[in-house]
Amino acid sequence: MAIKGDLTKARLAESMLQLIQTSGYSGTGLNAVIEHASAPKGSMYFHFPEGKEGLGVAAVELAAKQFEALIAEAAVSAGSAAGAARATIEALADIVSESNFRLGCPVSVVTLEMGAESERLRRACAAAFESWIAPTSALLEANGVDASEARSLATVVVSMIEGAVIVSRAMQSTQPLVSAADVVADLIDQRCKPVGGMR
Amino acid sequence: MAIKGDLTKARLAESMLQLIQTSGYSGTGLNAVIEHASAPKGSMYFHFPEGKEGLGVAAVELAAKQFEALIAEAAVSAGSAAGAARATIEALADIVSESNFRLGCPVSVVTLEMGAESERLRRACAAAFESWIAPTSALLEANGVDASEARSLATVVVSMIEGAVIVSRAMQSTQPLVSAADVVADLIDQRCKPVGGMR
DNA sequence: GTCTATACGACGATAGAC
DNA sequence: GTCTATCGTCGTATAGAC
Repeated sequence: MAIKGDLTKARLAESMLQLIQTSGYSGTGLNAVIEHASAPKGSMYFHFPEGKEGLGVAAVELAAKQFEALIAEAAVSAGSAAGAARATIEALADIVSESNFRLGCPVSVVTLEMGAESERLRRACAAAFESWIAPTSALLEANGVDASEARSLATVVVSMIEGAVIVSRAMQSTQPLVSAADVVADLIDQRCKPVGGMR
Repeated sequence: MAIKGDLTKARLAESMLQLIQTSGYSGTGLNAVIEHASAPKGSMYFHFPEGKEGLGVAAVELAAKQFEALIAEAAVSAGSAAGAARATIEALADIVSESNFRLGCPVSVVTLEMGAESERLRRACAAAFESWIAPTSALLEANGVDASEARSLATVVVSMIEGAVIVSRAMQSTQPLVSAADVVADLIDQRCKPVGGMR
């Protein structure tokens, strides 16, 4: 019967993730999480004996995996590094606007709220950003960008996406994300040497 | 005796601003604010009868003014639009690293935490971003960038700075901010036509 | 305008039956 | 593993003296 327990655990992490996106970490109460996940409080403390912090780490790790998958998908289906970046940002813009600008990046908000108070959560956020920067950097390298420049450019791309999501939310407009997509695509095209037929 | 009262009010907003930067909006309790400001709770509700939300709006407006001043200062002292952007980001990198990566942007975190729950706070954040985008755009226009391109580029620059602050905090490194400064300077130089001797 | 005392709810966490 | 009842604390907000 480990299966049922694991499902409950996954549902709790998923609920925490969703609630963090709209209300932040401190603003998300465990009562709201267990209600959203339809799980009793006892189960929560069974699966996450370290309490809210453990649940927060699980939510950040889940968010990391989900966005990593979005990046990997775009990298495969797009014809170029610039196209992959554009596709990723456009997918994000759709998510944000379809939520009526109520969803933001859970990793950003946890970094800002808890980075100074919980070393565990800060590390989880750093790992999440790293898990997006690394594949982006690898994709750039595969397109002929030098290793150190690829790393730096990948960091910039991830930073820009995070920032554009926030400004888009505040303004309730996808314009900041659309502009970011244009600039990122330009930036990548400029630095990619034509390699292996990709451009 | 309006003077003394105004000072108390300003001190409360300043305390709220500082605490939001390290602990977020929901994570900042009013008890902590009044203690930090050395003001009694009664004074807080006298100066901010709308409670925490009003205090939050005041903190966001204060942050907007402060960073606006930093931008204006850089615009005057730097020799070019690109130089002004670089100076601004470097000043920001100093602030973040000198705080041991404990400070973040109060506007970003309020947007992410409260954007979906309080229309007043969301508007205050949108106005804050606008107050940074507008002068940046104006500076770009003064350097020969078309109006609509200037607006879009200014939005990208502000987004990138916001994102780079977050990633820098998570990673406890100024590298994301330094890379952002380089890219922003490049971006602006590329789009500025030499006008009025500025380059 | 300033300050203290307090109301009342929500929070995270735990105990213990099942 | 699941669930309920409950603890103590802290949150925001208010009342009323000064």
